[in-house]
Amino acid sequence: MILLTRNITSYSMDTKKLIEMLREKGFKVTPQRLAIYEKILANKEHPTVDQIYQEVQKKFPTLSLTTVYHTLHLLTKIELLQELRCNNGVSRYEPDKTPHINIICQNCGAISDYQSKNVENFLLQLKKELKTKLLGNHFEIQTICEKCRKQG
Amino acid sequence: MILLTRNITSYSMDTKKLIEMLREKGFKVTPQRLAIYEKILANKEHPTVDQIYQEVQKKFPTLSLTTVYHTLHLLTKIELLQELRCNNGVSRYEPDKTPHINIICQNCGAISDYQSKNVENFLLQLKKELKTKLLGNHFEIQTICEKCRKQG
DNA sequence: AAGTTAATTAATAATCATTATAGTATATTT
DNA sequence: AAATATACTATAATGATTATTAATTAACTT
Repeated sequence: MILLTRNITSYSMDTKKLIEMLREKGFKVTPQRLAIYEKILANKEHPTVDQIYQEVQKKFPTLSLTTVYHTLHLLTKIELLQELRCNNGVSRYEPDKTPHINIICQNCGAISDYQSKNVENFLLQLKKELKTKLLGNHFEIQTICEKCRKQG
Repeated sequence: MILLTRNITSYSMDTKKLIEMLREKGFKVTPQRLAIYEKILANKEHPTVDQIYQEVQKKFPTLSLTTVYHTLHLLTKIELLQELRCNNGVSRYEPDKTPHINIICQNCGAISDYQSKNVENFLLQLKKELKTKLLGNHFEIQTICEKCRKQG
């Protein structure tokens, strides 16, 4: 597997950012890492680990699930991703975005985003109020989605 | 085990509420259920399932873990509790309370509560804005706590 | 107070997301 | 282009949670 690490001009802004951050911290830039990150950026549905695995496997048939887990932890560690723990102990991932709320169904695990000026202001205000540094640009709130509510 | 179900005057407000809700939905009022709920109300540390099991077992030595899981799911279903999925896929539980934020350390799983007038107003406002019915009176936000941050 | 129904217990096994291990491959440095 | 440190892969292990029994116990109804 050949990666032209010295010429990153063909990559997207986000991927370039990842490459720089990996280099900066002494981690290696591998095609698996880039592909996993790109897939999460492209997928707006807050994919699960397994979904990411399935999708990236199409491009790299030998990809192992362990690598996906390892990469997701690494990217979370360097704060490019946040892990969302939903129902059934299944993790989902999302990249940093504009301030929003993740409304998480406790039954099926579906996540819907909600944005508003109020949310944005509140998050900014909160970051000022709190001494503790927060991760990401979102907070989470629980619901039972319409679909699940109908089914009882 | 004798429970004077017709005289609930000696119970706390919260326990009375539980008893009423169980009756209303046709579930039986058992001392285990009351004890588990009371323990969660008394423990402000958002206990894990195993911690609840350990503590309530002191009062009911024959208590089984299965009962604890079953009861917690039941109380969550009737919306007296919310399940918090933290790190390592371990569930913690908390009762409905005044509006607050659970600031959850993604490393060690520790949860610290945060309350303010802003939080309260925002949550009220949010419930008006959203069509979806929310569970509980809190939302969750991620951090790495001071202790973990120091340890790297 | 007896009958009915549901809950609890116990012991075990199954599930399934996640983590650990160890050998092989590859990115990066020189 | 070789050296070396890290990453990747495959497999096995872990561990919280669920499921399955079946027997016992206890709550609730009339």
